Order: sequence, then C-alpha cells, then structure tokens
Amino acid sequence: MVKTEFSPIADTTRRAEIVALLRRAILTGQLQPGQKLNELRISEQMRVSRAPLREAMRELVQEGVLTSIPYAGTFVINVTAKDIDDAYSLNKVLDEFAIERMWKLRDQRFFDELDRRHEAVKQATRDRDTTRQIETALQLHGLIHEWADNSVLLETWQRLTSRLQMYFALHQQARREAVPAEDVHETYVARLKGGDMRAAQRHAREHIDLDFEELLAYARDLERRPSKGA
Amino acid sequence: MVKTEFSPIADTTRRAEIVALLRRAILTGQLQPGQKLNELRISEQMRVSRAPLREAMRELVQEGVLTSIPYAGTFVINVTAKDIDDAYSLNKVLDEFAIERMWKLRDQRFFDELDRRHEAVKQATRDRDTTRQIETALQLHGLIHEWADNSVLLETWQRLTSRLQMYFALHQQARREAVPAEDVHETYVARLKGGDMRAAQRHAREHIDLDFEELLAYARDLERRPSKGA
DNA sequence: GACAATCAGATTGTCGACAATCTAACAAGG
DNA sequence: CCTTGTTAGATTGTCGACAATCTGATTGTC
Repeated sequence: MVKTEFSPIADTTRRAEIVALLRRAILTGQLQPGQKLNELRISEQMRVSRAPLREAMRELVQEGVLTSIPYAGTFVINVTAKDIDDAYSLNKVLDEFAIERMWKLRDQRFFDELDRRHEAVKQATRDRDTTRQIETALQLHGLIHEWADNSVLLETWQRLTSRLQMYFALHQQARREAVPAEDVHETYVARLKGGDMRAAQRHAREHIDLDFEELLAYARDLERRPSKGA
Repeated sequence: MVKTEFSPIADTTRRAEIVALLRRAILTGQLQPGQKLNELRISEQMRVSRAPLREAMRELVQEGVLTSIPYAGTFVINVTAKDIDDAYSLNKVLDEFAIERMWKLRDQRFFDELDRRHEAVKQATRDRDTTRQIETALQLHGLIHEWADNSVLLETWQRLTSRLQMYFALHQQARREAVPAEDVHETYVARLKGGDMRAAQRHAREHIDLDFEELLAYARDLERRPSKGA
C-alpha cells in the first residue's frame, strides 16, 4: 500500500468562501474600521442570499474582527490604542509560553519550515508587496505557536493574529512610504535556531516591542484627530 | 438633571437566546460530547426556525464548544486529555499575567466583589448544587481577568472558561459523589488580598494544579474505555 | 458471499419573502 | 426655537420551502 498524505478537501460551502472573502477584505483594510456592512448590498455583490452571508458574519463577530448590534447592523471593529496595547502585551506572554513549549520539539523539519517562511518574508519585501509582507511576517511568527503542540494556544494566537494583521494593514496604509528594507527577522530566526531558550524568549519580547511602539504611536495619532467616519 | 447609570438593555433577538440556551445545555453536560445537534429537531423544540438556530450554532462553533463538518452536521466537541492539558497549561500562564496586571488596580471595590463571589461559591457548596458550584467557582476565578483591564485577555479567558466549565461538568457528572465540602478557595482569596504578588501567582498556579490532576485522570480514564457514543 | 450500483430517506445548505425594528425627515404643538 | 408625535423608507431578524449532499439499505452481478 502506498502511504500518501492527503490534505483535507476544501470546504465547499458558500459560507466558508464568504468568510474568507470578508476576512481578507477586513484584514487588508479594504473595509475600514467602524464601517457598516450592509447585508443586502454585499449579498447582491457576491451573488449569494443573505442566509450564508449572515452566518459568515456571525463567525467573524465571534472571531473578533466584526461587532454586531441587534437591529442596527454589523460593523468592522474600531481599533483603539488600548486594543493594540492589550493585544501586544498578551502576545508577549503567549510568545514566551510558545517558545518554552516548542523548544524541545525543534527538529530539522522545524528549521526547514522556519527558513521557508523567512524566505517568504524576504521575497515579499523584495516585491514591495506590503500586504503580503504583513501576512508572511505573521506566518513566520506563528510557527512557534504551531510547533508548541497546544491547540488552545494556537487557536488563541490565531485570534490575536487577525487583529494584529488588521492593525498592521492600517498602519501600512497610513504611511505610504516603503516598508523596512533591511531584514528585521534575521536575529529572530537565528535565536530560534540557537541553543539558548531564554535568549530567544528575550529577543521575541524585545523584537515585538520595536514594531509595537510605532504602531501604538500611529493609533494614538488616529485618536487625537478622528476622521469623519465612513 | 439626575445622573443615573443605565446598563445596556438586553439583546432581544431569538438568536441571542438560543445561544444562551445551547451554551448552557453544553456546559452543564446536558448535551454530551460528540453528540450531534439535529437542526430540525432543536428548532421545533425551541419553536423557532432554523435560520436563527443556525446562526447561533455558528457562534458556538467559533466559541469552541461546537464543531461543524459541512453537510455532515454540528457536534458538541470531544474532550480529550490533551485538550484539558493544553487548556490548563495555558490557563496558568494567563492567570499569572492577569495577577500581574490587576495587582496595582486592586481597590475596595475589588475586595468587595472578591468576597461576594467567594460567598456565592460557599452558598452553592452548602446547597450541594454542583452545577452552580462550578459556575460560581469559575466566576470567582475570573475576577482577576476582569480586573486586569485587558479586553483581549478577558476574551481569551472567557473562551477558555467555556471549555473548563464543560470539562468540570463532565467530571462532576461522572463521579456522583459530593463535591468538596471544605473551602478550597480560602487561601486563594487571602493571597489576592495580601501584599505579596509573587505568592499570589504561585498559589494560583499550584491551586489549579490540584483540581487539574483529578480532571486529567478522569479524562484519561474516559479515553481508555470509550463509550459507545451518542 | 463479496462487491459495486442504485435508490430512498434524512439532514444540511441556500433561497426568496415577510415581519420587526430602527432611522431620519417632517409636522404639530407648546 | 425646542420638543414631541408621526410616518415613510431602509435594514435587520425570522420564516417556510427548495436544492444539494450524505447515509444506509437494497438490489443485482460475479
């Protein structure tokens, strides 16, 4: 018998596709924070009925990127500086936990995957594809959580990631300037390959702080002079 | 002008009520793990159409207490020993983080609320109401997360709590014997009132370990001799 | 008897229409 | 001018029916 690995087949419900479409639109900033999602309009654009669309929206509400007020509507969440601060401070704790858990589980497959994802970030950077750059950077960062062999941790991190990706996208949209060309992940990858777990944890924490300050400053700036709204 | 505080009015959609009903049924063990939820039957029992029921189910899937397979059905999640282990180890980290964050925010209102919830647990214990005992104990435990002033943390903890409550309910159902009569939370409350943050963190970690071992043993036992299924 | 093809029943996914609710504009009254 | 009541339009929430898919039993064939 040939021992072949099969990946699970694709979800073939409209609902799943709608979720993917909406999530992408939100996380890339195509849909602005606070913006209302008109069910009829969206369902007509997507050529689906409101039923699967509404189910998809419930999922995204629970996922934390949408918020819903009965009989008023469903809106893209608003990003406050405090939200970012909260998400990041928790993320630090999760990173430390993840590194501790996956440290002994590192093997050649891990290192290979680490390099692969690192390469993806570098490629996106070369392409000046900011959206993809954010995506790949988060995927690189997510590897430690995937490798920690803790489903609840992974789930939690993925929820956090959604928001972080959204925040980053907004940030990138705001300052149209080019993304950092130099490779900020080089040390991170090296630490994860090294032999000092504490050092890796420390670096993860500090590395995060870096981007964070910039992002936070942007969020605070937004709050000082709020736009007229969508 | 009289300055009165109003709490937000209740959600008055069928969907919200269905979510509450289903969640309670799952967390109290009324619906067994792995059990399939027949949409038509449930909607008839609740006297609602399938639309709001399905939306409610999507929310609970995202909440992590249900799992859905396209065209096959929606099921109560199965509890494995590993799930419990994962949830608990993460919970420890979150507890430590929460205590660190709320430590400086403790005030009289916090202590009052702490006592109030502690009293609720004792009352449930006196009443031999195991379901309520689990509920109140988790609410007592949740206070540190509510007080930590981090919405993302609170959200994460509430997700975890759902599962923990479910696990505990199963556990209690299995061994029908009386719940612990002595007050296991006395020290926990005292530590949170005290002046030594590290001690409080340490106690939270150890306190949790206690119940955890028992729960884990039960889960392992379940896996050794699986039931015939629902 | 083993195995594949077929089919009926049950269940989930999706649709279009109706009911309940909100919003904003407008009129009436003080 | 401000407030309150009314109303029309738009939008969300819910319903009942139909389409797509799965499951298990049955039948026919080797």
